[in-house]
Amino acid sequence: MKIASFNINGIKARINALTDWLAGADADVVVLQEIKSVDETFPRAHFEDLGWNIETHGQKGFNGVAILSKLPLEDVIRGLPGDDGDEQSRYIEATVTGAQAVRIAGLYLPNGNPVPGPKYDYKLAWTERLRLRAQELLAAEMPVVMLGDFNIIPEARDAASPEKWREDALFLPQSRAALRRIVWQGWTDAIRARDPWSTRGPFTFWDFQGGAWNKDDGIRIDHMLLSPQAADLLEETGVDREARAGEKPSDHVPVWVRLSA
DNA sequence: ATGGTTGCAGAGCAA
Repeated sequence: MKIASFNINGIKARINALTDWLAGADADVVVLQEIKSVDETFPRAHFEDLGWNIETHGQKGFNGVAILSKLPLEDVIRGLPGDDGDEQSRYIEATVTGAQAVRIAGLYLPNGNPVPGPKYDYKLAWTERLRLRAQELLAAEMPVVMLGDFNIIPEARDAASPEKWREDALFLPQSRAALRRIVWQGWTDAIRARDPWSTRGPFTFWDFQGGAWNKDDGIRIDHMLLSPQAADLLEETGVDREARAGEKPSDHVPVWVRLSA
């Protein structure tokens, strides 16, 4: 089972880029972030015609997540549990069953800038809620893949120019500690685990501004965390870097894991 | 150096 995550930064603007990538990726499950669309205007028929089952959790203008799957999507949860008053659409869960059942949690963690301020407070609170949900998912003792745009740079080696991010919500010590608090529950950072000694990247995001892509001034903020039962099944991971050089690209590229499931 | 670019939506915000 190949499971991917792609922050597409607008489904309407990226329908061709996403369709082209899907055609070559051979993925079974794809979580999307920043669809920037309500459920009613998501181009559902376009992807259904290509053989995808679709579950969306949209929002007008901003945010919005979705799951595409070749296999049926079961037991769908929309929204991160723990705050019924949270209006932002950043989280969706579903179960996909191949050779065995895998729980998929697709997420778009808040950016948090500017710091300090209410947006950073929301980021930290949201990450703490994610930690509580992650603990519940681990307790199920099943293969779980929690993946998406975490908007956190784990370490200095995950940025081409870490000094530029020192004061940024994506790299502040509190942000990185909040992510570690989740990872240390027992999750495997799949990209890092398959390339543990890398001193640079791999990067998953290059800003539209300042020619970041041409300078390879990237960061690693799209992550895939595997429960122990999923890590046992890990076969391969990848970062589809070439997508950033395509026609009308997103500022993120797809990341993926292949499990023997 | 307080810029720079993009998407959604149709002005200004979010990233």
